[in-house]
Amino acid sequence: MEYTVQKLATLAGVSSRTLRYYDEIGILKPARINSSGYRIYGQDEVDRLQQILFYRELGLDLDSIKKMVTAPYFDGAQALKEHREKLLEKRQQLDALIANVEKTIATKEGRITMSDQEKFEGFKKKLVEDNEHKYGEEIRQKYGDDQVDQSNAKMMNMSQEDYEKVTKLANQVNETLAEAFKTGDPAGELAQKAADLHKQWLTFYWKEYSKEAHAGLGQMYVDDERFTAYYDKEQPGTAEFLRDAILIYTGMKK
Amino acid sequence: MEYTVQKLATLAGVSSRTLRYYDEIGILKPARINSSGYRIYGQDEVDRLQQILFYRELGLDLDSIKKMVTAPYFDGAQALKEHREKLLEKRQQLDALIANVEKTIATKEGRITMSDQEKFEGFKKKLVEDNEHKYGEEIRQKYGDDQVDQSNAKMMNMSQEDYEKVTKLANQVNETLAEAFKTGDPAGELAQKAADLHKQWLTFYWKEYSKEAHAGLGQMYVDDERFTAYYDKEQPGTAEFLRDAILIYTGMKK
DNA sequence: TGTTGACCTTGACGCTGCGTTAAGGTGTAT
DNA sequence: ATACACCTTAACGCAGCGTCAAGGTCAACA
Repeated sequence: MEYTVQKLATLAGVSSRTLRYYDEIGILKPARINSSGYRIYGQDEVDRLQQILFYRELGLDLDSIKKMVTAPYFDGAQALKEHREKLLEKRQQLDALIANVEKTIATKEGRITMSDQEKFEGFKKKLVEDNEHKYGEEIRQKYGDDQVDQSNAKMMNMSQEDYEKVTKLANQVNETLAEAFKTGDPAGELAQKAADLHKQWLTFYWKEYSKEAHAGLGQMYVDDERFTAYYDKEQPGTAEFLRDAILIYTGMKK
Repeated sequence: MEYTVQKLATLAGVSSRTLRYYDEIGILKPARINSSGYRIYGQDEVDRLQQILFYRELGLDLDSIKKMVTAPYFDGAQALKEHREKLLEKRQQLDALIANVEKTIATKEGRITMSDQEKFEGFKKKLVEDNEHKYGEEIRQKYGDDQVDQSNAKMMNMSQEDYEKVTKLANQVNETLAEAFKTGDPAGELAQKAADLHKQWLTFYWKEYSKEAHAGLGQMYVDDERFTAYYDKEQPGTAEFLRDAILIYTGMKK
């Protein structure tokens, strides 16, 4: 029995375009081409197509499928295991996503006090904090602590009350820092107050506080342009000023 | 504070291409364009970008995000709920996929007796059966039974032994049918044997057997070109012949 | 002042797996 | 002869950018 594209497509439950595409990418070529240029498929091609569709249903990409059905000694089981790993990872991400979406819905519906403005002010800070987490890798290596890991978990469990506290604290840091910057003296009263507020803010995210880590973070504000850009937003030089204030506050410099 | 693309990109942790794309699709336009054609972003754009990135992290597509951040009274919670539904559906599919992949890995590793050839002969039949399940909808409506649902579950639980039995049976159906077809007599001994084998084969998939459903399936073999193509593969007219044999076998016609 | 080198611009292709016209040839039944 | 169903290649479109390419701009350094 021989088939034209449409016949085979109908038999297998795919579109004729799909078969042409499979021909194009060389995953399933017709047995022969007749005098009018029509694709003619035979039994072998039917069988091969079943294999292809089977693997496709498992979510494998066509490139992998090609290897599986083409290379005679290809390790299919291995490929499937790798595929499974990818799927499992996907599911993890999906689960995390769903949890986040649900949290956001709850926030949108339940909490009355947070205006959009406030909320996104919070998120903006969260982004910077995320950067800190990302770059916290360095801190972790320097101080051998797991406080960076902890900060994530801690933030996730923050109550609405805590959230407001930390937001307020962050604002105070910024305000005090802006005032202090005008004095130009990182050892001055205002600057030291800013450093203290910064420490308080930090303790919301870090499980344990250490002077070394605090000072390290201050240095990072200067070294990493992401932080620099954030702190220098209003007044260029603020990041450096904050670092100096922290160095003095922690007693690492006087 | 003002930002060029790169600055904002670095601050937010995205690429400059992304910002240009967001400008292009109108989801985030720069505050102004300077005399050299450079994009200049201000504080408002930073804020807006944070919103966009937040929703993006939740897996929303940019079009939805655009609505959320553009339309002031857009029902964001509703959009998120719909999004959640989609995510949950995705997870279901993913779970099913993973189960299938694992089953296949187990088959590939554990079963020694099935050559690739045999295995995929099996899958080929499975595909046809799948079609039957799909089109079984009609049968269900006609005979008000839930046997179609059951067949799926039943097949999933088939043991390796059953699997071999049913494969063998399917071959016998085909062979006997091919022989019977040559006699040209659907009431003849061979044709009736084929119908009986077909019934036995069916009972592997259907929880309960009924003459009406059996005859209905026979008719479908003729009406639906997918089945027709499958049964007419070797000898055109076989589907019709099988239907007639079943009609006689079930006593619906004599 | 000329020249790097790091930025910026628009334009356009590539990726995945096809769906979907479009423009035109073929096969067959009436 | 005509209609109609089928076949062909070629090409764009989809989402969200990554990645050249070709060329203008800007600050710093010799």
